[in-house]
Parts: sequence; C-alpha cells; structure tokens
Amino acid sequence: MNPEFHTYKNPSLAVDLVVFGYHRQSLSVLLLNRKDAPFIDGWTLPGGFLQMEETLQQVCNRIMRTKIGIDNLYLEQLYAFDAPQRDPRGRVISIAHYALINPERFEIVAGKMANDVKWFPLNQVPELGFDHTEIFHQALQRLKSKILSHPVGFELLDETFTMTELQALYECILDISIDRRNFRRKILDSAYILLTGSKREGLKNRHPDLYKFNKDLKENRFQLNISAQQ
Amino acid sequence: MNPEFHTYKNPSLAVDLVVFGYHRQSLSVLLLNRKDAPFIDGWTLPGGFLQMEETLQQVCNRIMRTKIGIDNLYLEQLYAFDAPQRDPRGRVISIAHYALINPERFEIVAGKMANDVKWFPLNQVPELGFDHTEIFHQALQRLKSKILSHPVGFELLDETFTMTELQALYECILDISIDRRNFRRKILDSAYILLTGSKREGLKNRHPDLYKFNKDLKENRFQLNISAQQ
DNA sequence: TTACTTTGTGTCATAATAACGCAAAGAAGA
DNA sequence: TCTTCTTTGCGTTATTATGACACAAAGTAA
Repeated sequence: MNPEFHTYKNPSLAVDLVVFGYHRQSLSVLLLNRKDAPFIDGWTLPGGFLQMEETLQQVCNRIMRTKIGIDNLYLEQLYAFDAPQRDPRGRVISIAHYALINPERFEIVAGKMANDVKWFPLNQVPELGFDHTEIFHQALQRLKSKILSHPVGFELLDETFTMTELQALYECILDISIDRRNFRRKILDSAYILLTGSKREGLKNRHPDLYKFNKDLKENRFQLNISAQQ
Repeated sequence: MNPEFHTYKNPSLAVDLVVFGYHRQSLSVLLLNRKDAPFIDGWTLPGGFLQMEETLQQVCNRIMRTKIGIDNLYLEQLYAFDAPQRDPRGRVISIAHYALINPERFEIVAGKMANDVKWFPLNQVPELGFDHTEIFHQALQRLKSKILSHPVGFELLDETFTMTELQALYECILDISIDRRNFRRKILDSAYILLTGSKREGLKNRHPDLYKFNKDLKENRFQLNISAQQ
C-alpha cells in the first residue's frame, strides 16, 4: 500500500451553500447570522464540515435540514474555494454549492448555531464573513449562465405557473428585460421540441399539453436556449 | 471557538489531473502506469494529495513537476468527485482539474511513483483505475464547451500559428468539421472586436494586427463564439 | 512552364433573433 | 351595461448570424 496515503495530514473539508429563493418578483439569498467566532454576529452563507461517510450532496442536505429546516432541493456543485487564509480557524477547503427553492413552501428556522436566518434581496446583501462574498457572486454568475441553457428556474416557482411568471423569473435572475412575445415563442418552441421530438413549423402549431406548464413539463427538463438580449 | 472545528475528522483531499496535449493534429491525454496498489500496473490520471499549506493550483503544479516533469500550464478546476468508494484505500475526495499543454515543448518523464507515463490518443484511452474514466470524460466535455466560448486552445499551439492550425485544433477537440471560410470569419470578427472594441462592418474591414496571431493576441483572450456545426 | 495545393475574399440562401402591431379576453369603475 | 385599462395570445417584418459554396491569387513541386 502506498505509504504516502497513511502519513498524510490534510486540510479540512467543508461545504458552503448559496441558497437562492424567488419571492414576489425578487430574488434573494439565505444568510445566517453567526453565533460563534469567527465573525460573531456577522452574516455568512450556511455551511458545514464533511463527515467521513457523507457525500457532498448529503452534507448539503444535512446543513439545510439542521440549520434551516428545509430539505431536498435543486442542488448544484459550484467550485472549490481554497485560499489558505479563507478561514481564520485553520486550513479549510470549501466546496461551494448553490441551491434553488421557493421560499413559500418552507418555513425557515434558525438552527442552534445561528442567531438568525434571513432572506436578503440580491441588491441588499451585506459584506459576508470568510470569502463568502466571492462565493455568492460566483454562484449568481453560474446561475445566470445556467438558466440560459437549462430550465433550472422551475424549482423557484409553484407547481404550476404562467408564462408571465416564468418570464418575470428570467428577467429577475438575468437582470434584463425580455420582450414578452419573443420569450413566449422561445418557450413554446423549446417545449414543442421536448414534447414531440420535432421542430415546430408555423407558430400556430402547438401541442395540447403546452399550455399547462405543470408537473409533467417540469420534470422533463428541456433546453431553453434563451439568449440574453440587452 | 467552534468546538465542531476541533473534533472534526475529515476525508482526505486529493487532486486528479486530466492533461490534454495536442500533437500532429491529434489530441491526447497523459496517463500514468501505477507502480503501487491499488490498480498496480493499471493506467490512471496523475494525481496526489493536498498538503496542509498548498493551494489547489500548487498541488497541481507539484504533481506535474514531480511526476511528469512539466510545470506552469493552463489549468482549470473541473469538479469535486466524492463517491464514497471511489478509492479503495479509504475516503478520498478528489478535486479534478484539467490542463492543456503543447507536448513538443516538454520532455515527459515517469516520476518515482510510476512505471511509465504515456500520451494516449483520445480514442485509445484504456479503462482507468478509480473513477478516472468518468473524470476523463467530464473533462473532455468541459473542454469542448469551454472552447466554444473562450479561446483556450492557444495553450496547445506554438507561440505563433496560422488560421489553419487553429482550425485543425478546433476540429480535433470538438470532433466536427468546420467550413474553413466560416471559421475564418468567426475568428476575424471576434479578434476585430477584441482589438478595436467595436463590431466589424464589412468583410474587408480588418485590423492591422489581425494576421499576426502572436503572443499579443494570445494574452488578450477574446470571446470566440464558435458554434458547433454538425 | 504546368499541375496541384493552400490561402484569401466574397456571395447567397436560410435560420434565428429583436422589434413591434393588433385584436381578443379579462378586470375595474361608473 | 358601457367604457377604459390591462393582460394575454398571435402574428409580421427587419436585421443579424449562420451554413454552403464559388473563385481567384499565391505558393509548391514536378
């Protein structure tokens, strides 16, 4: 067996979570107010250490459950942050993830480690402890580019939703305004391809299920290919 | 101080490297033949454990230097692989990276941990140890999507290169064929925007520096927006 | 010189996108 | 109910991006 393996002393491994919530036409992030040092009373992203037998997904879910009281959400790995001084307590590598939820479906509660848990609208996010400001910005960036090619936004809406609601979400995340009619065409074209397998010929041509935008459609994730107009 | 921090026992942290090299119009990956268990005599990606005071970049460079004898390359973080059983020796999380080099510029040598180091053309890559086959495929996928929007390919070419050489590289990485004249237009349009800040009007309109494709142009990374034709 | 390959430049047809018109359906107030 | 205002659905048109392809000039090899 490889001797390198046993003598090895390694940095700690943690995850941090950027939880996005969409509520009343505005996008927010979930932040914790810390009870302990470092950054006592400062705002940070929820996070925690990886236990021996956990997967990254499992840690993320554990943190959400114990610290915030929600579970089972859309989750994507973002990036590993490794700056040597990022945590004043010692060397910690953090593998950041971002998550999307609909705040109305959950009652958030401050876990025992936090004074407070709060949703902050994106333009009112304070300076964060550790390197969490950078993590937050990168997560937002990733979400923006992701939503342009994949329909991740559905996690943030209700079970069923209208075209207008979907558009509002896109405009909010991308921070642009989109022509209502062009957006509609994009979605219908994409959904048509998903549902029938072929391209939509002529605008009137549509699939009976197309206007429901219900659970079925949400579970079949389709390529949106919305392009950012400016 | 947070008691959670001190009592914490964590998985090991490693990096694995997918090193792409482009040589004689064909793309290859660098693989090691293992001297030690597990997977004795099997092929794997080069990798290593993260030391206490290293950044991820530094580990990657150390591995390249000691195991293969090359250094200082284009490096990008790919993904953290966390399957509990991915390493038979114990729990190891690996943060995979991929790198691009021009093999002609380096003499690769097997370090003391390996029987052999070899370039494998992409279509001749054997089954790899650990979960490295999956890592390799994901790295290739990422490289493909990256090259469509960013000019990463320059790292794989010589100091100066022709439009034809650049196109060959793109065709090779993306595994498609591209019309020579359309490719040229794309590159010239993008480069024009980079050099002048405005859009090219009319095909003849070009910038005096445009034909050099030299160091200057390489350092100013520009958006290519090549789209994959079938 | 000739034949052949490579490179530079352009055109044209098609597809994707942005911008916008208009009418029907619903909501709100008198 | 009638009017006004807003929302929603469906379309057209102009512009831009893309894919396919023609041709000539420059270079290379005999």
